[in-house]
Amino acid sequence: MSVRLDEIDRKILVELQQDASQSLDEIARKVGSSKTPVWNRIRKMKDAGIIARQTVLLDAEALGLEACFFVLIRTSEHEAEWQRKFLATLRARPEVLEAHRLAGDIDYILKVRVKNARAYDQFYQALISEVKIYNVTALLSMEEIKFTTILPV
Amino acid sequence: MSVRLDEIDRKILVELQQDASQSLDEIARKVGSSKTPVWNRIRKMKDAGIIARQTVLLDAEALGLEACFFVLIRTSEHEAEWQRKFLATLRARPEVLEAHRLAGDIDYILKVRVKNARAYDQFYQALISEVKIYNVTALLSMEEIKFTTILPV
DNA sequence: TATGAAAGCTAGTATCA
DNA sequence: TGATACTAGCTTTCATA
Repeated sequence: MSVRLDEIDRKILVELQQDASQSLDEIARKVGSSKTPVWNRIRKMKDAGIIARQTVLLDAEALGLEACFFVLIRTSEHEAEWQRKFLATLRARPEVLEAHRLAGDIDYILKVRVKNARAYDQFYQALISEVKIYNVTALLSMEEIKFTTILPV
Repeated sequence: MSVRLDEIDRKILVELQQDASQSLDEIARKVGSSKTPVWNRIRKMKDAGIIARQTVLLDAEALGLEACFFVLIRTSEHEAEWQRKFLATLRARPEVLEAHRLAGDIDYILKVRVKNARAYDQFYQALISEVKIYNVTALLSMEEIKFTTILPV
């Protein structure tokens, strides 16, 4: 599954990450190649799963999703059944944009985007009513200093 | 700047977020409209800044970026000049995917993606050598349970 | 507003060097 | 392999209802 990428592959990925609406000819010109090889490289990287999805990024503020919380979770439960239910809950909730299982004394971190603090509280109440959680700390974002989906390739 | 979205606009945003490579005809069919009105709605939402960017999402693991850290930062410095330098550093560092200024006793949270723990340490050393930081806690992700850029519209 | 037609581009493929 | 040429289908625009 691990495809070795050369300089041109990397340049293509940079361009696509920055603006996926560019035409093949445009990308080819920028990376110093021509259409067909660029097209073949992109296809190869899609097949290899390196390019996962093509999407649009929306402005959360413009959509009225003005509150962003990072939620630190400690749990006393570590059985498989509890975990299955917890994960299913997170995956089902559209306001949960990210969830990670952590090493260390904090077990999980979530990134949650909602309209306002009240909407967060509703999410929180729903979560703790569905699964038993030992300790929750919510960190409220005052300002998004940086957000990028561009990975350094 | 706030554009009111109707049901069709929302459906279009759902489709575009799920797969931006779909043709206009396909989206039009799914949302129960036709090509030109869908195109006009998309253009309006781009102009309004609701649709911010069109991009591809890459698979970090496939690219060898196997370590993800959430970094909790406390600082004793709160002057404008310190903050300016801190933000400039974060923005310049491609391994910093997200940075938020927080309310509460933790001042900042970062999401950092790197190849491995050593690469994180290099980032950490570079960061603390550039700006004075009072306290840093790094949370290591063991498993990405959920990651989505799809906002609930 | 939506529709349909029309113009100009682009993706994807085939062929050649 | 990479460049060139082709075409089907797409985006974008515009006239019309």
